[in-house]
Amino acid sequence: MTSALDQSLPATSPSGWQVPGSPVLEGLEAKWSQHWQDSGTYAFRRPASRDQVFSIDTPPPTVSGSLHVGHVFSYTHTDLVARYQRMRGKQVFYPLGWDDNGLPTERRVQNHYGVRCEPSLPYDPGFTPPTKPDPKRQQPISRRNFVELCHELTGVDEQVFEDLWRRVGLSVDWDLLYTTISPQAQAVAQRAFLHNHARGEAYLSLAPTMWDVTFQTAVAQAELEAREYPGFYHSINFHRPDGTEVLIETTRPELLAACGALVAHPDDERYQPLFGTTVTTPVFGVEVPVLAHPDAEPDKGSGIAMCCTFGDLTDVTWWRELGLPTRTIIGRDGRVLRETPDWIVDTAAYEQIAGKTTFSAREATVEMLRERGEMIGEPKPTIRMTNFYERGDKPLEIVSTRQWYITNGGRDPKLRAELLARGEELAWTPEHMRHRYANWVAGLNGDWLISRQRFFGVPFPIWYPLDSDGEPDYDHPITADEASLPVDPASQPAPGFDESQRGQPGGFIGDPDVMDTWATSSLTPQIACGWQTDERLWKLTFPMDMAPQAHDIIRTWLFSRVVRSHLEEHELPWRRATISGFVVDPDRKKMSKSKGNVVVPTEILDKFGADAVRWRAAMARPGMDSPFDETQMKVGRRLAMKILNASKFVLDKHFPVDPEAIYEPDDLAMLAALRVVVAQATAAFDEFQYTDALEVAEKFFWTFCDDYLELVKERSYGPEDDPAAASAKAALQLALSVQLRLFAPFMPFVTEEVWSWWQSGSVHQAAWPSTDELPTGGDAALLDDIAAVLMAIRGAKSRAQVKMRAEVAKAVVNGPQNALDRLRSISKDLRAVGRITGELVFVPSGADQIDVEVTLATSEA
RNA sequence: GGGCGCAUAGCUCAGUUGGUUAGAGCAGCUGCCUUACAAGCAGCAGGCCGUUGGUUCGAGUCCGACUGCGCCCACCA
Repeated sequence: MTSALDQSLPATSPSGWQVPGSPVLEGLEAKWSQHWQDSGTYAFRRPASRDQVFSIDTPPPTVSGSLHVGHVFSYTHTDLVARYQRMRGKQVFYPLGWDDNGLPTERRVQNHYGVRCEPSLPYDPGFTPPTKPDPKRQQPISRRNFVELCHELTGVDEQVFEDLWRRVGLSVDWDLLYTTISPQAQAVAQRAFLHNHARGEAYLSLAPTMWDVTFQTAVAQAELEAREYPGFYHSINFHRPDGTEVLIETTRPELLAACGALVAHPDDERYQPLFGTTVTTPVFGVEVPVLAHPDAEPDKGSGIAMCCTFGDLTDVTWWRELGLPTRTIIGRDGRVLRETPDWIVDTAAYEQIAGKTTFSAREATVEMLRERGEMIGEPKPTIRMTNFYERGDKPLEIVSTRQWYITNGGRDPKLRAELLARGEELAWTPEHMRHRYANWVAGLNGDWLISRQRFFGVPFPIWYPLDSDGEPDYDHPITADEASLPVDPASQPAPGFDESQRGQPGGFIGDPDVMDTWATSSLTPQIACGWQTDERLWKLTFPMDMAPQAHDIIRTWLFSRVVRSHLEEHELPWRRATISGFVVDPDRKKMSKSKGNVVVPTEILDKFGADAVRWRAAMARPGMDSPFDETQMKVGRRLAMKILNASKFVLDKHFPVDPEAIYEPDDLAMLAALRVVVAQATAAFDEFQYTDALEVAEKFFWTFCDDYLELVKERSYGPEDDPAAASAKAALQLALSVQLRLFAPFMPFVTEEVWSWWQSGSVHQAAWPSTDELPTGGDAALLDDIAAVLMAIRGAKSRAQVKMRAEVAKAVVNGPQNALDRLRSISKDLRAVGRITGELVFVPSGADQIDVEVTLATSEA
């Protein structure tokens, strides 16, 4: 391992301080992240009471995805607060989890290994994945083999993620690491589900659900994404008994065979005569009623629509409210059912579409319509918005399936009102993000569908008894004993049954589904805080203090945790939600893999270093999107370098001096200004406004370097027994100590490095600076006076294009009397910094600003 | 269509409860090797504060309208 210390010979000062000859940033990350790990710097140590804890519900990253620079920013935002709270003396409960269960992992495994899960296959203990994965011809493997691959790949992915977070310098306690597929997390998810079930909040329902035909699973409202999708309007004729035609328009003619009615608006005079009569569908010859419903829009298409089970959510409404028959023709694989349904009259026509994909079925249906002259004109192209599963690439179908739901207020006004009230009760940073929550909750249109017809996830702790015919009794599910969790109903028999009774009449079957990953991650506070397993920890950490996340998951993760906690604990899971913005590309578009505008974090970390990247992250205020710009990273790196070099100056060749030695007016003035900075930074952090804390510290630091440090440089070089030199040294050391601690949350590596030169212990366990540490009695205004004088002298030299060391023959300082009095008291330092060899006079003027007439010693320019 | 946010220097952003001449960093320009730092330092220049009405002695700031941009939601006949 290389480190800054190894790269140059340390100079040992009279104090024993170890200041390197030429400090560098390279190597600090590896050195200190290892050191922190070895020393348990960020370990949570249980204190006596809740008020000594600051607990954070860190988002568990989806390990099957990739981390981009936006993640680095938002996780840094959390770490800034964590580090601040730790320095304020809190025991920071800062766990991190990996969200490794669920469909995203399965999808990654499928693509990575070129396999797919085929539950009917037997386990192959000697299975090895294909050497050359062919994503188009995925090899079918057993469920157990598939799950093994999921574990294998997430293990690899998680190591990559951990390495990145260590490199960024997150001060998480890695001993608290959890994963959402772990037995512990599964037990929590199953236990919480059983509680919901016992209270009637979790229920099984056979209903139309949004269905992804690629992944062959139901998906929840929160996972939907509306996208533009090209389609065609088709005008087709239905027929009244007397042969007259009724024209409808549809973008989904392939669903003609699933048509159960025509629907028009009750006030639509064109169709009022038809209400209560029947018409016959073209091609399939099915007699369907013409009905009225207020959701029909007279100006859409021909004003009368065919209602199919199911083309869209409006169809579901009509089907439910008009009591229409369920005429399903699309199967779970997205293909038209092979068996001809009993309502079809022209069975030969149905055979033309049976087994086809929706796309092929559409072509076949249109062809038949054409042949029979029932298509009017050509299909007209249109772009419509269609619901997709956010990770899928085919439009969702609506299929009637039996699924588990958890109540979330989507169908219960009372619960909805309670959950809206929770949103009001929660503190939000930034404040306006509470609207997004309220907006989402108010717009829910159904309960939370948590079951997925997938394999890598938490199984439902549920079995169903089989009757004497071997049919499952879904109305009387058998629940697992809480003491037995986690359970797998696929391999463990139901309580009171023997494994031999599985699938037998009078026996049982296990629930085949798994919970969606959000159903588990909605319980991260419960998983992390030891819910019902570690009561002491639970009391110390829950409700948590802070829930950080980016604004895109307010509707999912944030809301779902509120639901679970509200149902289980009747309180919020945390006191405050903090929301980070996105890193967007320079055109302010969201970064996404498909757009190819994603910035890989390791590249910028390599290029600028973690402290610089963190600095840039800290400059993005809560909730604010910020465009990615490499030039900004350079500024952070410059600050890190400056901290290194300024610290070297303060500590090099100097000996430690007690703060009692500080008496010079400019030393006291600088510290008085720093007092204000400390107060401001503290107030800002208390409000979670880390950017403001950084800005005041940074602004002061540059003034400290450019003005104060230059001003006292010469004096500080004085001999050990010179009180004036001692005053400067003590002030420099005190100011450095305070500033290193102000910067520690932002730049953990460089501040720790410098701290190690002259202090014992970690700066990250040091106390956050207090105004009490800084002497009173200084006049901060003097610092501004000094800046004005320096600016005038430097300006004169710059205009004359001479070096800054050029001597000044005469300087006349004009200004208000009180400022002149202050400046007179530090004449010696002023002469030194300005190289004033001749006269330095102070002349009171009426102006309230300081002005200096400068006469340079030589005038060769 | 509903909600939220944003609009200030070429770029990224500050601008407290309304109060002198609107600030910073980056980029640009002019200089300077200065014993912590040339990956540095000093200086200079750069603005109809989106448009438009109002409130006020006074508006970047408060109110209304408009325009543009972004995000979330809704939108499948």
